Amino acid sequence: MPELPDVEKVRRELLAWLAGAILTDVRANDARLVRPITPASFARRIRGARVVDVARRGKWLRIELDGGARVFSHLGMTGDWVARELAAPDEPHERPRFDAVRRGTRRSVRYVDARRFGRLVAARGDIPEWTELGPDPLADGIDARALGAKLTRSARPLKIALMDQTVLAGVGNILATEALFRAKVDPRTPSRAVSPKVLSRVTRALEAEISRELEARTRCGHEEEAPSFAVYGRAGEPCLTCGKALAHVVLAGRGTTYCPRCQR
DNA sequence: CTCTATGTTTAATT
DNA sequence: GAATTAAACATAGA
Repeated sequence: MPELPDVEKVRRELLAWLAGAILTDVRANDARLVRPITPASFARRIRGARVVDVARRGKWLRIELDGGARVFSHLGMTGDWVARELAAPDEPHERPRFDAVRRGTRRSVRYVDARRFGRLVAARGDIPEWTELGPDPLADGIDARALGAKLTRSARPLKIALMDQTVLAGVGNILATEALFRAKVDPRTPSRAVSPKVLSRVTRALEAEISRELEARTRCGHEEEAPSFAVYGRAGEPCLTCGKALAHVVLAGRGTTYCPRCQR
């Protein structure tokens, strides 16, 4: 579920559900998710506070509370936030949840995560995972010159460099795969071999792909629309541009699909 | 049963 | 040391 467009959609939902609300109860019954502190300690730090804002940087969410506390949320591979009616007091709370009340309206906002690769962090300042992120392509735009400077420092494949969260925050396997197809650039190209011309194509492709995916998730409000991809998940199938079978390689442990004819 | 999966951190290797 | 890659994490679905 989570790359920049997915996380941005979750941010907007959380904002709508929680802005101005008071966290009347917090349950975080998942030691793995809140490690290294305990669920009880996590709940103690934020229970009773009022939600002021929900921010996003890359794939990280930051729920800001009055009094200075902050909750950071990373969705890992399968994490998501969902809204439910407030549970009955005796309902088992197998999943982390924030029970919130605002102007008499009660809501329970819950974190679900099948694989539990995600994390919840309660802190008072910003955490290193947040401050060490590179520029966010949606919030900050992509500065082609700054990006180029970072790319020249490494020989690793371009796709892997784009997924480095200190290079650009929020670009994951799908965005990188789709953007490189859109830019007609081989994902294996050594990062430092990228010319200014190619760099500008990649920059525009990333921006276009981010807005396309964000739009697909925002359209029709609540209606879940599975975004379709030109190459991701289509290995062996014909390229939509030239018809040649799409190739699949593994780069730094991540599956990578590309068109051997169009992307050079 | 085997393989793969939208991510990150840590260990191992070059 | 620095750069890069593999392994590990836990679960669902094809």
